[in-house]
Amino acid sequence: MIKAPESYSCIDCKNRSECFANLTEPELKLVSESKLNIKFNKGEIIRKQGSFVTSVLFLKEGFVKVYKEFDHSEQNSIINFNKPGDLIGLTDIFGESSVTFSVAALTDCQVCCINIRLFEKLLVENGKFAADVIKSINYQTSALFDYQLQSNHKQLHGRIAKAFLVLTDHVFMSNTFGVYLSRNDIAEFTNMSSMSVVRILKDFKEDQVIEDKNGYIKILNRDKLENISKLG
Amino acid sequence: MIKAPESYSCIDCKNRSECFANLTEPELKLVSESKLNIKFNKGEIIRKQGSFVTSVLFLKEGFVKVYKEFDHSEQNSIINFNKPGDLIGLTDIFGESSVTFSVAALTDCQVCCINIRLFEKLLVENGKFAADVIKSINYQTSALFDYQLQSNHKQLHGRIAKAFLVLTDHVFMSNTFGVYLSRNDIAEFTNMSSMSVVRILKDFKEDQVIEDKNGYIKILNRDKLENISKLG
DNA sequence: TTGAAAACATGACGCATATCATATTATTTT
DNA sequence: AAAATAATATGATATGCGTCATGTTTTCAA
Repeated sequence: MIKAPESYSCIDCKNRSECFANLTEPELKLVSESKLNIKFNKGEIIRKQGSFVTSVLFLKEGFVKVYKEFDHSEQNSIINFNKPGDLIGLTDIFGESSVTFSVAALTDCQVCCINIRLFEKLLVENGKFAADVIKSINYQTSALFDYQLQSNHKQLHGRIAKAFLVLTDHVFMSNTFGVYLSRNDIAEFTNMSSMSVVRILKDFKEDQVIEDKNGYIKILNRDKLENISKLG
Repeated sequence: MIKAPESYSCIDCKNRSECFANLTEPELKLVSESKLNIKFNKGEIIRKQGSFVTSVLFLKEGFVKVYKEFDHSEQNSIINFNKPGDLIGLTDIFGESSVTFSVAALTDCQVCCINIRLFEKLLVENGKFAADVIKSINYQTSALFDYQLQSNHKQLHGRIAKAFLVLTDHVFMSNTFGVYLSRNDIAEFTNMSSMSVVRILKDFKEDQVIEDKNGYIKILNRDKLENISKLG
């Protein structure tokens, strides 16, 4: 974890979040001046559950997993995977002082840390910005909530099928997963044991639903996957 | 479902949501003029999943359950129980045109329906109001998300114990549940079968953890309940 | 008040899924 | 390159929990 050499201005950042569309130039400048641009290596923990909330994260480059740890359990729950352009930590705004989840880098990452107090100040001063943030929060959380609830009503094959559809459609935007996901990652995203993941992936490979080359999964038969997901 | 005879002004509503604290008097007047005050009877559906979003609901009197229905499943999932003073439907703001969950009255209810377009307009124009709404959304959703995720890591006794703690602490604010909850309601809130609920409630009664008089549950031993909840 | 329907209760059974034990294969470290 | 560690794989076993069947009680309508 080192500070990136060149710290671009937010004003000409090409892949900045659409949440910032309604910030004025002076406001964007404030964001730009306050932000820290940090590089994380694959595997590093970007944010640890329980630590103080100091910033909202903008993921400029790379992929991360957002997960929750539990007191009386070894296994974590992965809540979401994020991709370049995503804002992380909006749900901690105006909230408790300690972070409610952990974030870890799945690949090398570039992260912009935006001071959360500045963020909150801008929300109060600029209603349009606030509206965009509300929109973003609502969109994200309702999708994630849906995913979790639907998961409860499916058995294992359906759960993994659903998870893979979410990953292709909303994270990797491609039939091929651009990032190596361990069996354990998949287990924590679907709330099952990693042994079960192994078994189901074997079934999926035998049925030509997916291909798995060194952990890089590719969806071969989307229709079948959707069917498995629906039928539970 | 009939329109309530006397429609009080929001300006002197005693138990209005703290979200409205930063609205100006003219803004509050707009809300007041646009709102519909409706009375629902116990058991009636207040809002149906899939219908058009037209309003944010303010629960003035009574208790409701908020739940999600699924295509390929008989059983619903209850997401939350709401009490007087709660705003319902904030997560639909700036979202899809159709409602993502259903709401049903557990008791007779008084509900204020606030036009959602007005609500959105006020958010854009008044950043302080928007900030309060963000705070409220984040507080609610993070609590509900936590509950669901923790639920996944517990087995049945722990799940019901946790559910009862949430109900006492955040819904009924009392050791005694002020509302009749059916076995099926409890099942849908804890994502288990109603037969399992029956069995576990029997255990809890035998162990003097709860008392159950005609469906009105009272917590007798909170420490024990917390322990069961923790240990899963 | 009576009949019908809904909610509650309880035991027997079966299945899905976690756990355990043990290989085998990859990956990292020295 | 060798050793050590971690990730993946796979069969056997155990069990938690849902489903089914059946009975009882409560609620509600006529």
